[in-house]
Amino acid sequence: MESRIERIKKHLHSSSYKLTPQREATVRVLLEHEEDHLSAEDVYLLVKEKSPEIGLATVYRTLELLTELKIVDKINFGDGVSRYDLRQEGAAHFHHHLVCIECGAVDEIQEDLLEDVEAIVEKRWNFQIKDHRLTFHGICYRCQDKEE
Amino acid sequence: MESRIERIKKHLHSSSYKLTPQREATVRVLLEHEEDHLSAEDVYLLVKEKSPEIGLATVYRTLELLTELKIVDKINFGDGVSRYDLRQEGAAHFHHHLVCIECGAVDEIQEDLLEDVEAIVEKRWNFQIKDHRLTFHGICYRCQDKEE
DNA sequence: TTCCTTTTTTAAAATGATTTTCATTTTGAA
DNA sequence: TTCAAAATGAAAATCATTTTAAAAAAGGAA
Ligand SMILES: [Mn+2]
Ligand SMILES: [Mn+2]
Ligand SMILES: [Zn+2]
Ligand SMILES: [Zn+2]
Repeated sequence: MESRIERIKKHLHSSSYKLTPQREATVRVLLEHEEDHLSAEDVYLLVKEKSPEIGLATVYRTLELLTELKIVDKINFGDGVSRYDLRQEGAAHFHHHLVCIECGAVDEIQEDLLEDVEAIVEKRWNFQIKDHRLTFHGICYRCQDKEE
Repeated sequence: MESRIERIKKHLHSSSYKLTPQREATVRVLLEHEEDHLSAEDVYLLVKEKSPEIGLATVYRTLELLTELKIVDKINFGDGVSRYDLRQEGAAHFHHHLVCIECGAVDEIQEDLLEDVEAIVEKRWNFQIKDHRLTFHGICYRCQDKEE
């Protein structure tokens, strides 16, 4: 955890940004909720618990900065808010998501799975892929069990 | 074109909705811009050219209705507005997109390409896939030619 | 240290997309 | 033709996000 913060600090410095107390508090919240898909407001409320003086605009600015540095990925599941997801350290691409249309749960797929598809797209559409967003909408294992 | 409208009309009727003049005007604009990715405001301005009395709220309501009936797909490319994309008639899944990070162009991939990936996801994650969203971010063929 | 410039933060106001409200109009079945 | 339900338009409301402006913090140079 601490070493992860250290590396993020260096990452910021290498782009001449500072790891201010507010930024650190925000990053800690993200690290403590790796599995979640928090909105800016969600992050704000969590950061506020330990650093009550922080402002919402600062959280927005920090999330924007972390997105720019590819420390987090910004994603939109169609519910009107952007959500922020810590990127696995060293991951070349964003991971995938399973959104359940019954219960709203969001599960993650860390495996790449797209290597072949990307090879085809790069070749056939002559498109140089830098990143991707892949989300499946359907019924999660939990909701399937509930079905009659 | 006319037959496509007829089928959409039947589709609405089968869910006991009417194809009002405003809805028809909206659908026509979408049909005339199949390749584009129009925002609600874009649609509104285009509909207004032929039906100046229409209201923006009606366009929003119509797009929501068409989305619910899976006649259009709502998509978000991260620029703060939702965009609406006519679904290919009879298509089981939404098509894919190539977003150029240089010029902003959005190109389409109509081929499925995900059959194998979906088979793996259904089996390994026990997730019953109903639809998907796949977008690649990268450099389009036009911008590659322009490089250095 | 002290001074100075730059960066960052905060709270409040502004913005912009989307939704809701409500009075009015249109629709289609009886 | 009549009438209840559905749909519309204009305006207001809502909500996420961004901008503004003044104050605070950071950190390098003297
Ligand atoms: Mn995730
Ligand atoms: Mn498209
Ligand atoms: Zn579920
Ligand atoms: Zn391009």
